[in-house]
Amino acid sequence: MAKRTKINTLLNSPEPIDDVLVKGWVRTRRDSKTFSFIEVNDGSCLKNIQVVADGSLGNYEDVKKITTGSAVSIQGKLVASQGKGQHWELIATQVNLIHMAPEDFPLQKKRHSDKFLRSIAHLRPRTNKYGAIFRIRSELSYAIHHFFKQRDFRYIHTPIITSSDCEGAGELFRVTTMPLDNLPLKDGKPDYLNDFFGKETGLTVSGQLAVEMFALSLGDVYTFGPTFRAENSNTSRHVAEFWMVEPEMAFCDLEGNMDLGEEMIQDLCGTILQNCKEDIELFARFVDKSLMKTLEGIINSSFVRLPYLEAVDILKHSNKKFEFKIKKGMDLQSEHERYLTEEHFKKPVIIYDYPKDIKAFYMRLNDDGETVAAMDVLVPKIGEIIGGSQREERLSVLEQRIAETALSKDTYWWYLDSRRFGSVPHSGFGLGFERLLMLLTGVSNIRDVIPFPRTPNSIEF
RNA sequence: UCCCCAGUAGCUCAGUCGGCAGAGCAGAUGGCUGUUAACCAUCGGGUCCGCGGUUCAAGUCCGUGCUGGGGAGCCA
Repeated sequence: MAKRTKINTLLNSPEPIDDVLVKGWVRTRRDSKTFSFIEVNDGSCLKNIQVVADGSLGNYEDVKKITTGSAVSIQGKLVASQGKGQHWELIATQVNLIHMAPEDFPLQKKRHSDKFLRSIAHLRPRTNKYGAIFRIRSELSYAIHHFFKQRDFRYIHTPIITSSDCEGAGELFRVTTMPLDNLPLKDGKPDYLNDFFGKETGLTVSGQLAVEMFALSLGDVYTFGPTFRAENSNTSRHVAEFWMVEPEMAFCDLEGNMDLGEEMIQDLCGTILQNCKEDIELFARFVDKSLMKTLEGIINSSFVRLPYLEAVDILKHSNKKFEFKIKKGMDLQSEHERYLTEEHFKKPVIIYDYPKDIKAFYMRLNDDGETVAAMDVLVPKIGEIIGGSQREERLSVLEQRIAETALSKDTYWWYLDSRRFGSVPHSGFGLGFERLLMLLTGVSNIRDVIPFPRTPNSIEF
């Protein structure tokens, strides 16, 4: 018996093959009087293979009953198709039903709403669109590692469980082994001395502080893994569990940081456009008609780099009416970011040198004493896709900033240590993996680019 | 958490001024000589999101709850 061959291999075959074995799921069946066409998909590519099942097959009566969603194993000949829609087709010599899907199989051979598919997230990767999304997601993960490998970056596995909110980026999911229905208390508060780690702990909100320690030893490094934010965010751009790519570079200033962010987005867009051509075309046709133009624009022209103060100036002098009037010193609102990247420049924009009061303590204070060496990369439709900075490498300035923000110096003793021993300028950023996927596919809801999305009040799967 | 919108057959949706609950797809059955989300015919299929109210009469109007979505804030 022939070994199973995947459909993408067959469809790319340079010549007919006498005996092949295909296994997959039936997308649709079309009957004629004396034979049937069966469209089979095995997830290896977007396209199905067309199987011709002739009436002379011993079990043809059963073949005619095969439903959409059923699993089949088919042996046959790969031959040039007589029909117009495909180069190759499979003339079946044997059709075996592995498992019959009953009539209540929810996926039909037509388009479903994303809303409905979200309610059957366990089955949605069997559709064309979601199959494509998750093939691209896989390819993008690989491309990220490849990008860094080419540039001699080391991959660091930063911890998932962390002690306290020392990363300073949003609400923490608690990690504890203490019985919640009988919490050991001390002075009315949970007694974490009795907890597993003897300390208050949570899931990571960023690997940055940890990965900085490795930049200051291995040079250029990155971490790429799951990140958790217990924010009660209900938007199309937020989930409670997402993946983040965080490079960190020693001996690197803000400009080098911006260079890497820009180069990375351009490189990854180019790689996916090349390696996932067929899947991307599906999105360009059915999801976002302007996708190709957007992606080509990103790849072929450099990003705008704009100091925060100039951004404020542009917004002030625009004729656009904003809900929130722009003022120097305030953080840019969504509508401001969207105006800059979607209307004014119509391309990705990097805004840098933000007022220190609206940014984190670890960002390097500029010489003006007012701004910090922070940068955000904004892209059309999504907004912020990268947030990063040059880090404060001067111990005294860092201690001062920690004091100003009412954080505890003791918690950060090890972080501060890195500034005591061979401290050097260094920079890094966080890139939202799912947001990059949204940019690449034109998918407008982040819940649709992650296998099983976690959002407030929603964790069915 | 706040503002706005939606919820009708398994799915996508229509339902006019408050007056008998509809179509396409899917399913079942039959037909059709190569189809391309095949096509043609017939049949089965409803807690109109829940609760309360107005009315002779509510899918439709009002109140409320739930669920989902869009926007805001937070950010990746």
